[in-house]
Amino acid sequence: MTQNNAQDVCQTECVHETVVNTIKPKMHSTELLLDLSEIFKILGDHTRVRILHALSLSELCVCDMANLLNMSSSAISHQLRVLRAAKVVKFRKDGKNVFYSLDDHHIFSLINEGLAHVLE
Amino acid sequence: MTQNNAQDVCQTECVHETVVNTIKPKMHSTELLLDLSEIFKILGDHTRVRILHALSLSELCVCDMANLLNMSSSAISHQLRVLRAAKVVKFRKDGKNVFYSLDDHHIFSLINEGLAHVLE
DNA sequence: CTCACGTATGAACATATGTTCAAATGATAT
DNA sequence: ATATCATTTGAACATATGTTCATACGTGAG
Repeated sequence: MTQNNAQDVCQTECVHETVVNTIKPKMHSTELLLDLSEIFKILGDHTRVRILHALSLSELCVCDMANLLNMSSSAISHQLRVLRAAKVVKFRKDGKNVFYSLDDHHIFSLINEGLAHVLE
Repeated sequence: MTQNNAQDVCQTECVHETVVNTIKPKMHSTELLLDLSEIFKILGDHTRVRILHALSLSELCVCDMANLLNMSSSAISHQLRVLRAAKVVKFRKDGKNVFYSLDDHHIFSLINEGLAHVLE
């Protein structure tokens, strides 16, 4: 077995056991961190961030967003599907229109926290 | 011109002009929101989130992280490159080892804000 | 019912992304 | 200098992702 795999890479040589052993029990589960990365992945798209930022200012229908972002309704709708699946936005139907709004105050906080970072 | 493009999708029909005109001047620039999405994109990866979470607990060398995450040093190093480019982590060299740590308190806040969301 | 329109969906496409393997650095010790 | 080890890098690969186009769905008006 000459090739490295995840198990035997410098496990006995360079690992600082004291630190690693202290941290290991403090770390959140892999599953939880996977969920965390999924949330960030949802926010990690130019179009979706713009949609969410717009929705943080007001409830909007698909057409309004298409107009605000200067994109096709189809492109907007595809992204709204992703945001719906992630329970980041909610919607109500009114005749032919579907009005979207933010469903989660945490997302609002994340967007604003991120904005503070970028604006600095 | 029969096909839709971004300009002429339901601009005169369904747009709620009052709302849209109120929001438009309040929206951050497309460029700023692009930067914002880039930050979230950095955090939107399973491996990188795990690295950052570990680093939020202690300074670590590549080998420690490979051990903690049960991955190859190469895979870790590739992701650290991304994190370095985004100025999310900083590093110091000590002999053969390279110790990484978080470089940005905003990232720490974002990770924890996100965790609060996921833990709820 | 039929039409128009707002919205949603599916397929296709190009592009981006993460991991692996192999090889190359850079530093320490002998 | 040579060997060894931690880290980095490059190429290749498979997979995921976002947009466009065409089409379908669902509602309200005539």
